[in-house]
Amino acid sequence: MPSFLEQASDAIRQSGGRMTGQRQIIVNLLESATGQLDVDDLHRLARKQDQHISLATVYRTLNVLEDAGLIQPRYQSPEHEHKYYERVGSGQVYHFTCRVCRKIIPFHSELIQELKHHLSKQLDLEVLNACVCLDGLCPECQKQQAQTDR
Amino acid sequence: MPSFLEQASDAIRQSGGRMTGQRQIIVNLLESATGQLDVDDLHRLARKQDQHISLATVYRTLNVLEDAGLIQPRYQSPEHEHKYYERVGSGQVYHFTCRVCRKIIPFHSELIQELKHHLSKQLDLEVLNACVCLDGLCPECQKQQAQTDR
DNA sequence: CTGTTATTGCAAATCATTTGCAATAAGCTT
DNA sequence: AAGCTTATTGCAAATGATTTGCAATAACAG
Repeated sequence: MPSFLEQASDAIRQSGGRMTGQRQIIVNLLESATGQLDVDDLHRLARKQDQHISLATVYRTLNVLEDAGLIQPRYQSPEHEHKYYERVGSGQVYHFTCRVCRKIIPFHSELIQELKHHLSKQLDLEVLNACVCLDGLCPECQKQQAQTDR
Repeated sequence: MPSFLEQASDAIRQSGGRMTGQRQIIVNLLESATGQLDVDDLHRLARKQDQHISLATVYRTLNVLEDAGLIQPRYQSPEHEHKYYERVGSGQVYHFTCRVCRKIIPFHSELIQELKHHLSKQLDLEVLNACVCLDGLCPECQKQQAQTDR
């Protein structure tokens, strides 16, 4: 399978764009990202490889990749304070955020597929995307909460 | 049961605040809202009752109500371009947005409850809130799309 | 009715994101 | 490898949404 960098290069060239050094840096950061990177994270990390890369370029690159369908913005909390970017198609993974410690716990469930099918049948909708964000208390913070209540 | 206005008055007084004329207008708009009202909708509608109510006051009132746990911000699309406000606890209704005509179709499903239970059991998470936003094509726009493809 | 102080409207400030422009560099053509 | 075209860059300024400082106003406790 092609690397994410190759995928991105192809997609960008396809639409008459160019793969630049700055874009490579950002694409590679997105590929190797284990966690969630927001715009400022990406800018900060990219600067370590290219002192002079500008925030505007990070924004523009993210928009190019999003238009190409390679990445998607996601939001952490249900109030969606914080937007970060991740590769699409990296498996349908959804996220649970702990209200207290802000930890993000990924999960996936066939129930979401099922929900899509239900809606297709019942309401005749063609569901192209599902955004499911849960929040609440992680196991650790539940324990801590129980202590405080005493 | 107390009206939403009474609920709001009590909650605001509880924290040493005051129920003003402007706040009453906004609270009533939120109570009677059938659809989704965003900040500008609320400002526009509120002006019909009070010519001089300012946008800043609408923002401040929404923040007060949100802090009191009476309303919650919601987002229409998975990209969450548009934020609107609705009362909490007004039944768990989720929304599907058509990518083409932007129409919003509300739905609800037991599958989401089921998902919460699954996660409680499997990952020991206490799920306090679920944000589920779907998007895709509504029946009408599916037909239109089919025509264009020919 | 009076006094205290939370709230208001306004304008200016802030924050995230986008954009205009001149300089640079990607990558096709030779 | 060199030249040419034009997409991309960095910067600074613009934009759009939301917040805030301040003096004037109005809630509501006494």
